[in-house]
Amino acid sequence: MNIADIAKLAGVSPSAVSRYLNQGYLSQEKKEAIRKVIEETGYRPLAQAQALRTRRTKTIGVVLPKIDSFSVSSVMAGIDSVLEQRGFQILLADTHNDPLKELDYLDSFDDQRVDGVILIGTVFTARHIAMLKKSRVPVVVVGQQLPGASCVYHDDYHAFYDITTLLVAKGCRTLGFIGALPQDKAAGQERSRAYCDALRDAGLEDQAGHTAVAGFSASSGREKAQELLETYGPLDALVCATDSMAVGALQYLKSLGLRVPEDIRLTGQGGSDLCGVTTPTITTIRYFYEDSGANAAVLLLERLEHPDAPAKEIKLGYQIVENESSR
Amino acid sequence: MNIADIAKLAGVSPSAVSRYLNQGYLSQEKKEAIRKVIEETGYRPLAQAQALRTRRTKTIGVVLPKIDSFSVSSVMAGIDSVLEQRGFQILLADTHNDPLKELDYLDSFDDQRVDGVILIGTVFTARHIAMLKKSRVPVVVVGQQLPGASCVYHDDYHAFYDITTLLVAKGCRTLGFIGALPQDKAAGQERSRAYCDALRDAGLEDQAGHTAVAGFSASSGREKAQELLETYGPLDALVCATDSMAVGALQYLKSLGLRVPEDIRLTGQGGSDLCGVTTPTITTIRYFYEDSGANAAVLLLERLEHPDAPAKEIKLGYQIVENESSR
DNA sequence: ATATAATGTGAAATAGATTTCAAAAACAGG
DNA sequence: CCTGTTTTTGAAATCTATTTCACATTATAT
Repeated sequence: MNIADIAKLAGVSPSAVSRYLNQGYLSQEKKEAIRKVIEETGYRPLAQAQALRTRRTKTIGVVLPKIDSFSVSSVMAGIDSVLEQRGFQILLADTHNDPLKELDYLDSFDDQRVDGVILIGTVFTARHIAMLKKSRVPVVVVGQQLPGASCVYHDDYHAFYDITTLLVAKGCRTLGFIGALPQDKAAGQERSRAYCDALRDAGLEDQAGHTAVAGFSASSGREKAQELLETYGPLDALVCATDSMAVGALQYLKSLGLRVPEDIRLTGQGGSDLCGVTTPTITTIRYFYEDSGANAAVLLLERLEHPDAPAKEIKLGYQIVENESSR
Repeated sequence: MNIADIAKLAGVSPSAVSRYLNQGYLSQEKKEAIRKVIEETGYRPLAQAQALRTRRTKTIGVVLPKIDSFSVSSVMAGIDSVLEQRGFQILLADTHNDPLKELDYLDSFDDQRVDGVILIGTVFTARHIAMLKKSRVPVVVVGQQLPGASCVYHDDYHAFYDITTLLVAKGCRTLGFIGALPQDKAAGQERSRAYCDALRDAGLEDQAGHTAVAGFSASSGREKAQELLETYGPLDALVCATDSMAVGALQYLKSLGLRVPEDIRLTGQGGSDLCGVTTPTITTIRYFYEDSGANAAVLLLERLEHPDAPAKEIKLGYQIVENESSR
């Protein structure tokens, strides 16, 4: 069942059917005749043929590090809610945390497979920047600020500046920080820098060195908490770069018999369910992942409509959810 | 840059280039000439044109209820790991828990947009069955057994039979069950039926009525736990159909001042991180979501190769992770 | 050396839409 | 009724690959 068959059945030319499908010039009678035939046959134009001809696929590629993660899948949900409503499909590219595959996928999307790309980024190398520069397909980055590129990200710096300041205001004087890899600008550098700046501004610069770098798992949070306590002695507070790290740290602290928050305070980031079910519940910085995905999708669609508009950055806020671990 | 350009540059015909790309007959010299030109130009054939001609898209559609959920995103990760390795792409269709949209997506995938579909199903109506019957594209269902269809699912019945029996063996005599909607055959019917059967077989059939139906959230688990306790009085154990329900129930039990497991035992299902971070940790039935996704992908690829092979069902096992809440 | 089989090659048809272009039809104004 | 617009219409070109077919070249067997 193709457009020619429909045309024959409706007694018109294929062009007329095409115009019907794309709201072109057409008399009422023919419109009606075509409508009827399409309804009866359940005809739907073949997406590939349309894409071949028009060079538009109505499909967006999403490159992400790992779909089975709270933050990433939330961003995805936000992206989807916008795109679905605008009739776009999503082609998924999961790199399984391999930044090299990120490049591969970006490259493979750069032909006309998709109309645009959303990149949920982690690490940006020089090759990433080069790739984004030369890309003919518009790209929007989520989760990282990338000057010159369209991007949507959270205000990591102020989030961690605030939470550190909050702990100091509660009377914490000896602090520790469990951070992420510095290659990750948002989760690694910014959060760590904010922590140090906040301490400096509070006159506690001597604490700035009490930092460790963990992976994004609870177990590595646990290890690094141990490392910090064993290296620097008892601490008043532990700022963690993510909720899962904080959960791991909490388990370690409890295993030592330390009371949280009485003996040591603790904070995470993300706003995941985990923080609400531990004992004590963990104070966290809530990020609006779904919003960030939705914003990225809107930004990308805007770029598709106005390809020459300048790149736009959207910085999203955060919300400190004060739970028991910092009271 | 199309196949004709490449052909011209390499001094051959487009057919030769096509054969090069599809390992057809070709002399070594021409192969080499073409290889070189492709390398220099970075040419990659246009996917839409290939798909139009061959009627194969190398793309699989995945229809799912909600991407930002632990189980669903884990299944996705499993699907992806297999498909990626076999050079297939994933087109995502998130129904946001609307079974009607499920039908829409299945329908829209039934043209030649994708080579096959994986459906992470919840509720199956008569229209679903009809749709699957008439579908020209192979479909594999994940998470639900559907006689006659290819599917991959967990052994919900035995999982819940076992865990109920385990609680009885520990001495529990008055039990309660928080289940899911019966429209969901796997999570609703099977688990509930297994719970009742296990009680009957243990000679405790009078307990079988102590059940409530909750949504998949912690808050509804909390409500239903309250409902059960207020209706049936003190209980020895609470079997929950999912981890999140169990978390909600636990919060309620603790708010009453009940000790878990001393005063009342509690179990969940899923094997999510949540179970390991609560106090006490929650005994759960671990499912192998990633495996189920991977199995579904393999099954689907098999069907693509042997379209006439009979439908195949894969029933996956489970693992009871005994944590503190049932000791 | 000849018949036969195997291998290599390009021209042309094909997949299913959209879009351009020129012509036909309808309409208005004189 | 004729001329000039405006509105409709379909034939044909186009998008980019694959595949068939017929032919040309080798290689192998007799």
